[in-house]
Amino acid sequence: MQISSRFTIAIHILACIDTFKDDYKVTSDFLAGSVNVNPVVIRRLLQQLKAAGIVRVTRGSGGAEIAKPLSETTMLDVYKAVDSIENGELFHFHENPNQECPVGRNIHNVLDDKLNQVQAAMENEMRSITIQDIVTETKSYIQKEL
Amino acid sequence: MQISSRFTIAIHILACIDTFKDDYKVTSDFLAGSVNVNPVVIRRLLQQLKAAGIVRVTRGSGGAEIAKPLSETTMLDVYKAVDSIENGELFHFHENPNQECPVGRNIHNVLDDKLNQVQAAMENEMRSITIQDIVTETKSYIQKEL
DNA sequence: GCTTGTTGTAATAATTGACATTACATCCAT
DNA sequence: ATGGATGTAATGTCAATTATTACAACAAGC
Repeated sequence: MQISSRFTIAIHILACIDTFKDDYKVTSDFLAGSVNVNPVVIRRLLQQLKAAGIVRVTRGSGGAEIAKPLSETTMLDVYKAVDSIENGELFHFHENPNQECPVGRNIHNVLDDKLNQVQAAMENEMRSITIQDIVTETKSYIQKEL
Repeated sequence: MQISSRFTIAIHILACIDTFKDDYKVTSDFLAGSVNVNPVVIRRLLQQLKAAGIVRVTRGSGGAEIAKPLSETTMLDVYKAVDSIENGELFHFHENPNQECPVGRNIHNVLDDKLNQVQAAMENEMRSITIQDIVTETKSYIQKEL
């Protein structure tokens, strides 16, 4: 199955907060309008991003803001913050291989190494891309529209 | 969410077929016993592996065999063969960003590049590991048990 | 201090995909 | 032809995603 859209939504949210911070109060309703999902979905994501120290959210009066430079937040940080996969394991290993079978009782050990290796390659790539990269590029696309 | 266990099961199946080819008739029931799932699950996977030219399956009299050297089959080949993710897209992009919003109508373009880049890193790693690597290592684990 | 607008979060439901299982037609070798 | 397999449709269960309603907690302005 695919990696939850929480991930792309979270990045979308961060791009919005940064882009509109000077012109609007960026509330969960505002963000929900841009992403096109229910505001509650946004609030839950903001909570997760807050727990990771990526954003600040003000209760009562409302609004979200970036907590630290987006150049210091990588795709991997966001990916982990919003729990894009379960238990941090990208691959779902079948649960009960037969321990009576020589292959069944050894395949897990062998495969785990390889799967971790693949997962690491993916996470390293994510670590190399910052949210600032994405926001900067998005703003340049917006400029080109004018 | 995680990548379907079809992927690890398929690799387990291939390891079994190769390991037991000389001593048993490797049927879907036999494989189901080692993996510990329903034989129908195995048969479906075998169909997908067959369609990818990785195994041969004999109807009627029964049994599965490897169709080409496992050193020529990579983890990526198996991954694609059994449809581990949907539409070949690892990431699920939220469907309807608001086109009225400057960020909403541009985020897709920007992000797609980055997501493809991450997915490519992962697939390249998978391409570098053959099923033969895995089977060889498994057999050496089995040897050590004796 | 009360009102207003917002966040935080629980509860519930709809939808979807994964996986399990039954059933049976089709097929091959003996 | 028969016995043991495969091929595949149909059905059911379960878990995760996402949507949505509801409301308490809260901050700021009047």
